Amino acid sequence: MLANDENRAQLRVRMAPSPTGPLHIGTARTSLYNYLTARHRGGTFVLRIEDTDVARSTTDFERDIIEGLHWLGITWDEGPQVAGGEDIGRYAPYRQSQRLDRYAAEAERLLADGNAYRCYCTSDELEAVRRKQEANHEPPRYSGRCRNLGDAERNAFEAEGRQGAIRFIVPPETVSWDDLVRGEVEFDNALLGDFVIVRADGSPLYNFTVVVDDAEMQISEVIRGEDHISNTPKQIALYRALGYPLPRFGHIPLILNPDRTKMSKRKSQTAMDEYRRQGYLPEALVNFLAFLGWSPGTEEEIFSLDELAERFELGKVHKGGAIFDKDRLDYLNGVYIRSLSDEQLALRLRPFLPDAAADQTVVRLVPLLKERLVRLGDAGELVGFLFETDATVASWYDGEDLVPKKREAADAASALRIVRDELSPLTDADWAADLLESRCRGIAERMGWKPGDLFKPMRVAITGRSVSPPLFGSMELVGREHCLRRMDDALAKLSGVGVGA
RNA sequence: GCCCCCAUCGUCUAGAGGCCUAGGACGCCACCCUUUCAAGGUGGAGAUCAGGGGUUCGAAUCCCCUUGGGGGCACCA
Repeated sequence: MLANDENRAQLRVRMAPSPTGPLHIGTARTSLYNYLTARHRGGTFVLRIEDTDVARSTTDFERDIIEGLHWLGITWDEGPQVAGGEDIGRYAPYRQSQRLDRYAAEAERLLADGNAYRCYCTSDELEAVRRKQEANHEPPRYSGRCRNLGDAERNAFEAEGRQGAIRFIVPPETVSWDDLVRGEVEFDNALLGDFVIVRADGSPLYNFTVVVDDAEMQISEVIRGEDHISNTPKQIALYRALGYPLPRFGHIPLILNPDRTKMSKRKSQTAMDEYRRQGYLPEALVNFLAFLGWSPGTEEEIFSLDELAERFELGKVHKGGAIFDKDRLDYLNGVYIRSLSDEQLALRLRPFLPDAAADQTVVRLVPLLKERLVRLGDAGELVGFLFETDATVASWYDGEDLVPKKREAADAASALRIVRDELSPLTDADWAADLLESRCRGIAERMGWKPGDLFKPMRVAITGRSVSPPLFGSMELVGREHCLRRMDDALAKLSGVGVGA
């Protein structure tokens, strides 16, 4: 008794994703809130895989979910640590597909205690009743037709080959709970029909399995999405019938599409892995997700996972939903990218760059794009010119782009020629940003051009575009030989257009 | 249709009766810096706190109603 009370005093939270799809942004956020709550209060965080829907659950999805959570830096104290792997924790197994015997036993107990019964209605019959109820403006609920079946009728159905699902008898009473984020919530269970807890084929259903597992795993606070509010009264009734102590419930607001509907794959990018592949940093995602529905109450806004764990309080979570604002995520991602050291950034950039980028080059690249990277995945686009072959490069130029505003093509050509000729005697060793810049500024001055006007044709010649990383740093990385050749190509292009040279 | 929940700038939010002529951030617009683009700096537009009633000396903050929005109503989770 004492031991049990001590257990209950211990905070235990859990995340129970079902592997019927890749890790969803919303699942990640709910996981994060559970994780932060556990860490903040020194509790235990449990991961349980709800794979009772055999038809839709796969280990690939389980892997995506587990790896995605790990990638975010979220860890759990109990549960499978690896997809398909061993469980850690004293309430193992943590996959519902491996806990079927427990549900069967509890269902039997409910049946024996008269809290549940077998129902032989077909889905067509059920559907017909539901339609009628809707037409009569009544709440759609099971009629209770099979609740008081006599032995004869039951035998007749079974003889017919009908299997019979198990329905839980919902006591017609008002239930209420003190929600961790919303306060007092009330619901009249008389509005509910007896719901199915075990399918005719013997497989248990969600509302039943969560209760059995949360109770056995001693979960003290159930923190989940707002879309579960209407499941709570059903589950409370089940807790009572089963004689389990009630946990506390906390329903966090939903993450929304821009049109304020529940965030969906159809309208938003919901797969966590997509964000990883685009080059969002887990730190940025975590920071961003934490603030979707919560704030520390100050004006600080950059927080690491550990700092969040220090500050996070479920009681400060909002009740209203929050739109997933991509612009803000992008901003935060930039902040985190810029906060990385050059070495760290180079490391993270590696998988996003073409193979041609040797590790050496990546490190030298970083200073050029650090300030202009929104996502790591944008790096290739930004510095692609470094890895192009000169043959492709030639196709970049169209005479127009090479010419600065208010200048003639002939001017651009002669300017480029001067630059080319003055730079070509430099050795490879001299080919460094500082020297190149001072030389070119000197040329501009002698020509009476604004530096920017001279740099424009050079930029296009070297990088193939009028927007690029800093010119001289880029030239240094491209190297003397290729720079000279690209300027020659540009020159040819300019004359090819037939305007001077 | 039935039930439940929610409601501060376009967005994320601060705000727990007087500190609010409502603060910050993103986005947006200017200007500065500047070799382009970014980044950075400065400034600006942007919310009669959904509307209406109360309670109170005093309400964004408490209560009620209305409106609007969302979620749930499965032998899915």
